[in-house]
Amino acid sequence: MTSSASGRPLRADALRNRAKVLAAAEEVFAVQGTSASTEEVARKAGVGIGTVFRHFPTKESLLEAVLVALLERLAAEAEGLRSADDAGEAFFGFFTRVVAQAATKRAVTEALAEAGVDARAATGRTGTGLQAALGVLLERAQEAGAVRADVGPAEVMALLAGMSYAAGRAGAHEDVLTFAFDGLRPRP
Amino acid sequence: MTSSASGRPLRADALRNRAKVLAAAEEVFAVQGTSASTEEVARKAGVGIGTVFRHFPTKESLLEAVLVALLERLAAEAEGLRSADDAGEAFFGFFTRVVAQAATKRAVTEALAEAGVDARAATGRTGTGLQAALGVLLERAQEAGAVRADVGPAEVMALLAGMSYAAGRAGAHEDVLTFAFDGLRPRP
Amino acid sequence: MTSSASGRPLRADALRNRAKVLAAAEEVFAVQGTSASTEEVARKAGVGIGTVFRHFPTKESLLEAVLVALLERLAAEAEGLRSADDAGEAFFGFFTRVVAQAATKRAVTEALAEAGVDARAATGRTGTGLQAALGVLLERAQEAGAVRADVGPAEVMALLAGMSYAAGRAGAHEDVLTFAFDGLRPRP
Amino acid sequence: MTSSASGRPLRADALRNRAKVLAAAEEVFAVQGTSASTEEVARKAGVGIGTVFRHFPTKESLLEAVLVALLERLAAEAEGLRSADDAGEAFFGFFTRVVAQAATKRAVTEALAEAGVDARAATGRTGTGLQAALGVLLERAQEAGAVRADVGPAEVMALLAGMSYAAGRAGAHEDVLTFAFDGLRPRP
DNA sequence: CATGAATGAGTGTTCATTCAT
DNA sequence: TATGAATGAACACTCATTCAT
Repeated sequence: MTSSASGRPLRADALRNRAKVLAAAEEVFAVQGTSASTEEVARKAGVGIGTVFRHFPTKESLLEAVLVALLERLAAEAEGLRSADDAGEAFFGFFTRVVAQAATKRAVTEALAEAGVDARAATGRTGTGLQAALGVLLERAQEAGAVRADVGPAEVMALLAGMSYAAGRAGAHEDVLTFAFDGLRPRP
Repeated sequence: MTSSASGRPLRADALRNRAKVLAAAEEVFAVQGTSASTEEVARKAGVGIGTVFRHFPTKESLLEAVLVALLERLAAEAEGLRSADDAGEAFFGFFTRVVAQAATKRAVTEALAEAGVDARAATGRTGTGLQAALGVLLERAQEAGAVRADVGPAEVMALLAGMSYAAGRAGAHEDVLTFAFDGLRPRP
Repeated sequence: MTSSASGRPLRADALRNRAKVLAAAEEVFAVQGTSASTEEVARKAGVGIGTVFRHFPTKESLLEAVLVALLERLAAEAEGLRSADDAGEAFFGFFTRVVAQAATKRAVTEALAEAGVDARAATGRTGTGLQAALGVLLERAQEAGAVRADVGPAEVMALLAGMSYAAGRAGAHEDVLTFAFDGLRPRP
Repeated sequence: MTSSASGRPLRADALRNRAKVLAAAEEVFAVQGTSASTEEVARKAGVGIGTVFRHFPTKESLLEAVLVALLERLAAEAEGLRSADDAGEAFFGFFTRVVAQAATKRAVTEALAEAGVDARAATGRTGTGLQAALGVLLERAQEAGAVRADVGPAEVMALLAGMSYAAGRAGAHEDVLTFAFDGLRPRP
């Protein structure tokens, strides 16, 4: 992520530009959807259109980089909860915060969906990072008796993606999450 | 749906063409997403591009017609289950079939999401048709003790949309539905 | 004008339709310019689009028919002044009224321009009707000493078209006509 | 005119292309009328269609640029005559040359008509440039006794537009101008 | 390396014209 | 004969991508 395709490390200013473009893309795509133009991203980033294409040779690669960055941030957050005191609270709290984010950032939902696909495909792609971290939270919550034992990480990812999608559209997320969480808890 | 905007009924051949276009649009948008071109729809329908625009004056109106048609079909199916013997089976079975459909037809998910929004907005739009029919199934399932009492139609719609989305992407639908359904069942 | 291209006289209702279309076209083109659609004309006339094309096989032919009708009306008015008492007043008054009409009806200007071209081309087309009638008014005004002798009908037509155009755009017609008329009067 | 909308000066090659497009547009619109297609302009200019739209974001803006360029050229010519020896000759000669140009370039007439409208609207738009320059020629011609005193610049503009229109259609310009000019001269 | 001008295939949409009903 | 549905070429305009500066 910090070096060009040629393998050579990027110069400091090039790296800075890459970051600026990525940040701009994240915001532009969040607000206008993924159909926003690359030109718009360049404008927001304060660089020329050519610079955008130098760092991300196609629009698709730019899109993917945005999703990857999002997933990495989520994975980092999940990893930070790895040794939280209350394992149930850690799991459900993380789940809730992700869904809340998705309610405003459409890209989050797309990232989750793609992460699920990637993880399934066992390609070792970035999505796996989140799924692995989430898997740890899940396992600890199961050991603590907060989550039923017959749930796997893939199912949690799918549920996360689905709830995030629903949150972005219908807006009924809070209430719905209640039921979804009850479905994950051990039957009394 | 069977008459032009002017109120006059369409000629038999015009009606046939309208249906052909709608069917083609449904398929094209399902496969290629809503960014598929109107030309593609015309080609698939075997009509000229002008014919598509005669029946649906903008691409947006064509898109909406597709969604409306989908929702109407779902609503009709739900209504047909209104007096099924096993109310729980009727409710959960319908839910399952919708999600299964969504796994292959991306448009179904979009229709559900939009239906949720419409219903929320309390407009007399089409989405309400499905939500109302679904509401009946829900109520009967609740009376039969198959679904917990504190769930409303809006929450069910949101859950339906979310699970449909997840089904289309992650593919883990069957297992995930198990948990979601458990969340809807009365706590023992 | 009262028979179809095949030479056979039109049925009464067909004739009525032709007139309706012509009237509608005149109004539509006056308001929206000649780029108005044929469909619009049909709508205004209360007939199907096919009927418009049956009577006027191309849009151009419809346009020309409108111009011809306008010119015929002007020619008729000019002919009515053929034996007016004050020949100068007849000539200048007619000129003034045409320009006033043109200020609101753009088609009048176009008709005059085309009439001028036609007359020049000596094709014996309709434009000549107006030019001939105007020629009579001119001659009588010259005999009465109200217009200088070295002016011909073609020049008057050109001046009429030019002033009509100016009237439609700049709006300064009244004042400008004063000078144009002075230019036509005999030098004292 | 020599810088983009963003205020930054254009690169040399961009400037060259802009000029090529403008020149091509001028010719294409002169020959085929303003309904000529933008593609045609691009083809004539030897650039891609995208280049045309980069410099002139809508067809209307291209059209306006053509008219503005024409008016500026005319205004410059008029200003060059500001201190000519024979003020009457300067005024009438300029008038004559404009009309002669209009006989072949339809766009000239449209430019004049629009200039008249602009000037009337008292906006600081380009049309005023020509009217002002023409006003100087007019005043000097009036002081020299070559033009009657009760004529204003607006009337001259209207007459200029009208005569230009007539010249483009009927072709009788020379003779007609004689009478129009006599109308502007002081009554003996 | 950064820039932004140039490119041109592709899009939604219109409209004169044809022809089956 | 009248109708209006069907047609498809044409249009203005967009945008991802390339490349000379």
